[in-house]
Formats: sequence, C-alpha cells, structure tokens
Amino acid sequence: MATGRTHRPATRSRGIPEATVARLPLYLRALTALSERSVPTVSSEELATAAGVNSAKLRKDFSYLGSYGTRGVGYDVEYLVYQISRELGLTQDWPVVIVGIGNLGAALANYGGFASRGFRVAALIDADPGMAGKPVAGIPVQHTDELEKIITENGVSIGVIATPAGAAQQVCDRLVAAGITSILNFAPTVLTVPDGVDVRKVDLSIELQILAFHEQRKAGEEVAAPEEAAGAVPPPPVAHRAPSAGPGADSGRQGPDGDVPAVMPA
Amino acid sequence: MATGRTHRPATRSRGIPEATVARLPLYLRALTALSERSVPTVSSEELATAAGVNSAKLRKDFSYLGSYGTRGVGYDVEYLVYQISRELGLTQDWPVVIVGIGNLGAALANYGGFASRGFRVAALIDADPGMAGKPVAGIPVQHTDELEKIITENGVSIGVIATPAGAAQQVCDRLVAAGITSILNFAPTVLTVPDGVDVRKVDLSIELQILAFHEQRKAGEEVAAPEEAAGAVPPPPVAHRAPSAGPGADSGRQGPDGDVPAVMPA
DNA sequence: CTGTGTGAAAGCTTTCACAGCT
DNA sequence: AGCTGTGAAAGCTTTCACACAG
Repeated sequence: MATGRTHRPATRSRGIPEATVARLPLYLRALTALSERSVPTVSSEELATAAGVNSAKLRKDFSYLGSYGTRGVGYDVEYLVYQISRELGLTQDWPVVIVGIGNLGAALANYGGFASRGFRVAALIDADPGMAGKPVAGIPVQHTDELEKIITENGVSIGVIATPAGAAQQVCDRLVAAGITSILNFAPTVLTVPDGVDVRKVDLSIELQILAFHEQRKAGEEVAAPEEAAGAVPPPPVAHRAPSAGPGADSGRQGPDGDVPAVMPA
Repeated sequence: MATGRTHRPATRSRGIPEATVARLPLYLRALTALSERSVPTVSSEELATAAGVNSAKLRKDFSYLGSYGTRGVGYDVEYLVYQISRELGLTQDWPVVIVGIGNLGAALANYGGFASRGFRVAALIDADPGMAGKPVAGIPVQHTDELEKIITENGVSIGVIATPAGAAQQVCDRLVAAGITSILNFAPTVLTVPDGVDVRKVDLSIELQILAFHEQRKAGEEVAAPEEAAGAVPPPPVAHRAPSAGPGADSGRQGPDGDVPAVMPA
C-alpha cells in the first residue's frame, strides 16, 4: 500500500507487545475496583478472573512490565495500580477535544470514565453555529472555527471524532494540522493520516456484523445445514462458477478467548 | 479460570480466521461505496487502499471465502458485496434490542449504519419508568419489565447493553435467560456469560488509554528521556526494588498496521 | 507449600513472492 | 502483460508447565 514503512527491525528493549498494552487498561480497572474495596493483595488467578482473562496471560503481561509480584503471595494492589498507570501514561493529565456533539458526542462528554482516569475534556467542538455556547455536560460547545486555537492554546494532543462520516476526514486533517497526534475515531470511515499519528477506531456496525457472523454460525450448527434460509437470494450478477460447493455446514466454531484491538500508526 | 473449555482441535473445513471475519465488514463498506458509484470491478490494490489494509492481506482474506476474483482483472463489485454479505449473515435481518437509553443508547438508536446493513432495532428498553412511551429515533422506549416478552415475541438474538456499569451484568443475565446469544457491551464491565454466548465489548476509556500509552511514547522519544515529568510521584507503597532501571527511553515504537478485535465466546 | 516469572511449544496472523489464469 | 490465489517464511500471541523465591 503505497508508502511501505521502513520496517524497522524493532529496537528491542522496553517493547511491550501491543496485545499486552491493550489489556493493561482492563487490569487497571479491576485493580482500581479492588483498591476501592481496600483489598491489599491479589493473586494472578483472582485478578485474571476479575479482568476476564486467564492467569497465564496476565502473568506474562505483567512480566513485560517488570517483576512486581511476590512469589507465594501475589501482587500488591496499590503498587500495581501505580505501575500500570505510569506505564499507560495516566499519571499525567491528557486534555482531549471531542469534535461532533450529537448524541454520541454528548454521550462521550458525559461519560464519567473519561474524567476519572487521566483524561480531561478540554473542549467540545461542533460545526453547527446553533450549538455554540450551549453547555453539554457542563462544558460550553465551541464552533469549529475555533478548533485550531483551542488545540494550540490547551496543548491538546488527543482528539475524538464523533462527527458524521462525511465530515470525519476533513476534521481529522484539521486536527492533525493543529498538532493532534492521536485520534479516536467513531465515524464509520477509514481515516488517512500522516506518519506518526495514531488512529484507533470504534465502529458500531462492524461490531454488530461480527456478532451476526457468529450468530449465523450458531444457527447453522443447530439445524445442521439450512443451506440458505428460504427467500429471495439475489443471484450472482456474473456467471462465476461457485467455488466448489454450497455454504458448507460445518466447523464447530468456538474460538478461545482472543482479544486484541487495533492501532494503525498512520 | 474455572471452566476450561473443551479445547476442540478445530473441526477444520470452512473455518474463516477470526482476524479475517473482523475485516470483512471493512471490505463490505468499501465495496458498498464503490457499488453506489457504479464501479463494476476493482483490484485488490484499490480495494485494499479504500479499506485501509494492504493488498496481500486482502487477497489472503478473500481466499478463505473462495475464488471470487478474476485473474488479470480484479473483483466484480456487486458479486463480492453479495458474497461477503452472505458470509456475514447480512442477507437476513437481525432484530436487535438496545437496553439503556441514555445519551449513548439514543446515539445508537439513531445511528443509521445500524438499520442500513441487516440490522433492525426491534426495541429500546430502559429501567426508568419516566422514559416509557417516550419515542427515541421514532421508536417508543419500553420498560425493563417487558424485556423477556419483547425478546421472545420478536425472536431477538442480539442485544446491545448501553446501561451504566452497575446494571450491566444484571441486564446481561436477563437477556441471556430470555434467549439472547450475542451481546454488544458498551458498559465498562467484564460480563460473565454462559458458554455459547458471544460478547463483544466497546470501551471508550480503554481506547483512550491505549492512545495515551502511545502518545506518551512519542513524547518520550522526542525529548530522549524525560525520566518522569517533574511532579508528585506517588512512592511505591512497598519497598520493592525497581526492576532494574527507570523508564528507559528507547524502542522506536511503530508497529505495522495491526487490527484485530475481540470475541469472547463465553 | 503457594503462586510468580519465564523459557519453550503451539497457534495465529501477516507478509513474501511467484506460479498460473485471463 | 496483469492481477489473483496461495504455499512458505516470518512475526506475534497465547498456552504450557515448572524452576524457584518467599
């Protein structure tokens, strides 16, 4: 795909695997809950259950951070909370801007988990002049014209895009031009960004479609081979030959726990 | 972790890799856009760019579905749209219930991409009696008491949880008991479900935390080794020795495109 | 004895690179 | 000529299972 990326052989050292990074927030949440209940220590088994993973994985994950446990005992909750927070960069506060204050943007602005762990909503931005000044979650919405100014003045480096798909790339370009280097995209579009900018995306309909896939599989297994529910089957537009057989009924689908989100570093 | 899962040796056959399944919706979206512009065929290179992946990956992915392309030419857009839709189970309509109609639930109810591709919002459910009857996105909200009835009568198998964290597990249990077998969870909690039920989760603050991690890395690289921004560093509660050194400045972080969501089949 | 930390094995996923249709 | 389909190589991730610290 065009560019080609330098394919750096990995500078080694403190390279925490991406899969592990993606689970750290999970552990952190579980640990925070324990901390609130004043639980002093926890074993890998207990913590793993609370976080919804298995203990081997958890121990391996923690081993990348260092040896923070005590053999025969477990992990010190407070200490781990601090170590993971630090590793994730949550010991500092990250100002965040949310662009696109529709239902979703409002939901994000109101989301408590935001403010609690290291993030601060620095501004809400919307293209609708009618929204300007209106407070959402206690923060007055500002107009898109102010975008660059807001980002620069607040030293914002993380932006959340909650606009309609059509506006996303444009907003993204402006965010990046203004100095944003991490973007969380809720719009159902592929964003193109320059090298060095991270984009993570959250996509409703994609998640649903993946569920539908598995749901269909389950139905197929139960009834053996429904072959294709009765009904209007749009005929293949071209006279391709079917690869070999029909939609085979098979495969006892049931993957293990898998879990690995995405980073697309530009 | 309790259960232990039968560890089936994979029944082989039509087993499409999970990573591939997770990308099919992406391809489908790109293809739908092409279809709307009446583009008849597309090469793996073009389609891959539109979907934000590389062409080798795309071809490999398609190879699991069958040989739907034409060498020297590319893929027939309409035909591929149909094949992928069918593979994902989108040729049938999936009724969906959304539980928890706050800002987020409302955003989901209003989300167009929902209705467009194979999904139909069968009902909106909320625990607040004051919401009952109030229409959101043109659909009247129903009270939680009706939950079981709604699911049974509409043959709903997919549920979306958009409640506060505290209510999520309880709602989940009721959904499952009523016959739901796929859940999309927006509440920041680990859900426990019986075997055979798929759960996918979307978690705002987790995504942000992952971004913060990478953001921190970037900052660290620029300044070489900030060692720990000045300020109150909560001292390790216990006198553990630091693993070896401070937060080493290193590792030219820059993973390849990676992308792989999660299924946690119970 | 208990539960961590970790090499080594087993599985997945991605990338390469090229044979083979059209 | 051009572009798909795919074995084989290279990377990641997860799981095993056990030495060893407390």
